[in-house]
Amino acid sequence: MLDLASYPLFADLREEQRHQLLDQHRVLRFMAGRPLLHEQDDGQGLFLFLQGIAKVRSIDVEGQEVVLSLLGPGDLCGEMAILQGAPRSADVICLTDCELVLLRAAPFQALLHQEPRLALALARLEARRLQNLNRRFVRRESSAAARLLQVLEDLATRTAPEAPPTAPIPPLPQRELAALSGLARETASRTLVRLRRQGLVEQMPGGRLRLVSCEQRGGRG
Amino acid sequence: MLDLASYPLFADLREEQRHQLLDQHRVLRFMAGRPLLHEQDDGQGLFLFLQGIAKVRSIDVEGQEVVLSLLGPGDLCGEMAILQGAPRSADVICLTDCELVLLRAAPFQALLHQEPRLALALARLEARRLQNLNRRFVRRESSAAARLLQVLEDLATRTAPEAPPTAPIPPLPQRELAALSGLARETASRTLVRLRRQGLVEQMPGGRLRLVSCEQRGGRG
DNA sequence: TTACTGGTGTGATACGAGTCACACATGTTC
DNA sequence: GAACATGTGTGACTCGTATCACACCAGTAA
Repeated sequence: MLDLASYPLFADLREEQRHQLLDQHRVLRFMAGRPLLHEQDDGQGLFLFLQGIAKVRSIDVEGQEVVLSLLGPGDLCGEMAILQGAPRSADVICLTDCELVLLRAAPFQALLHQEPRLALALARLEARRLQNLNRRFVRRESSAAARLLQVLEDLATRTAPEAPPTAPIPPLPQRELAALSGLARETASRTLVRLRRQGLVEQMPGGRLRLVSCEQRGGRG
Repeated sequence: MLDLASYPLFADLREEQRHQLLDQHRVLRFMAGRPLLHEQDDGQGLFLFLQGIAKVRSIDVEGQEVVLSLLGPGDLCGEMAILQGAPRSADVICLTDCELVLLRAAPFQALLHQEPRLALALARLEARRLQNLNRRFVRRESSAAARLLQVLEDLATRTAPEAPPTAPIPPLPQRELAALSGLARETASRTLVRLRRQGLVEQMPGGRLRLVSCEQRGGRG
């Protein structure tokens, strides 16, 4: 049985409130490559990730994909539309097969207006995301290698939240890794070759990558 | 007399609650160039901007300044530390002379745990910031011109929140504009010359800049 | 077998921003 | 006046990444 208590966002709530949020919930599965939401969607509903990784992305004026963040187990998605009453502002696309819970917007919204704990937990969640993005911003100007390493680390921790960032990473084509780090596919290829030669990244059976050392990340290495 | 009712964050509260937040508040003034907070500060207190613009910045591994966002009238600052219970994560430095209110952390924190409206308003604030940063991320990869134009627009709207983005911008040295847009000073100079020649930016008396047209921003113009 | 597909490595080249260097204009202080 | 600091424009060059082009290697279908 699904238990929201193990998710930080809902941990402070009373059992009965968590039950209320699960009213008419559905567990959904999406295949890798499938979109969860579309820009300009109406935003009726809230996704909680159980398994898998997805990317949050937007398309810039030149039609280029820009990846804003990654979502993994325990992450929430779709709460922006509920907070702002505005339509979705980005696409979410599964990178691996995903399993998630669709919560209805109505009970969530109702509880948000009654229970300070939920609103506060949500504010904390948004604040943490903001800090993550800030950190990413600080590192953003750095070299292709640093950007790629950061994406790999991010993928590793999203895949296995509690494991060290040297956990193996699900196999993704270079095209995808390039999009995630904002590089050209060819640059990603060249950079990966260099990182492997430097022993910073390891090729595992099945084409999976693994970070070896966590030192000197963020620099112009 | 200071009235919090005109600020969206506090508009939903009851009069008595707003009064509670103002307990022992102080109105402070800072000169341009002065820091409000330092990284690793203890975070006792909350700033509400009345007048002026400030930059939120961090220093990257190479000692370079990275500007994360701008703050202007009506903006809140220091709420991250209160939400997370963590020390401040960035510096805030005044770009122009600033006038702001220092609210005590204790009553704010107390009200946050009682009143869903405040917690919800804060969650909305954080969500909006996240969206702004996302938008900035999308445009970030673009040319020097696009980045500079975006900074100018941001400065204009922070200076006069309700005015159109073609409002005049307070005079800042090129060094500062460059830092805000993440460019080299020389590049900012060259880019400004080009933008003036293209008629996109206007030089006003006193060295103030003004955006002329708002079209084709974000492109590789 | 051939043909086709998708993923990968890698050379040649283009281009944009950073860097270094310097000229020129202000303003201030002595 | 001279000396100096600060802000601005601009040329020459470097360097990193994007882009274009192509080769190579699966796997699969005809």
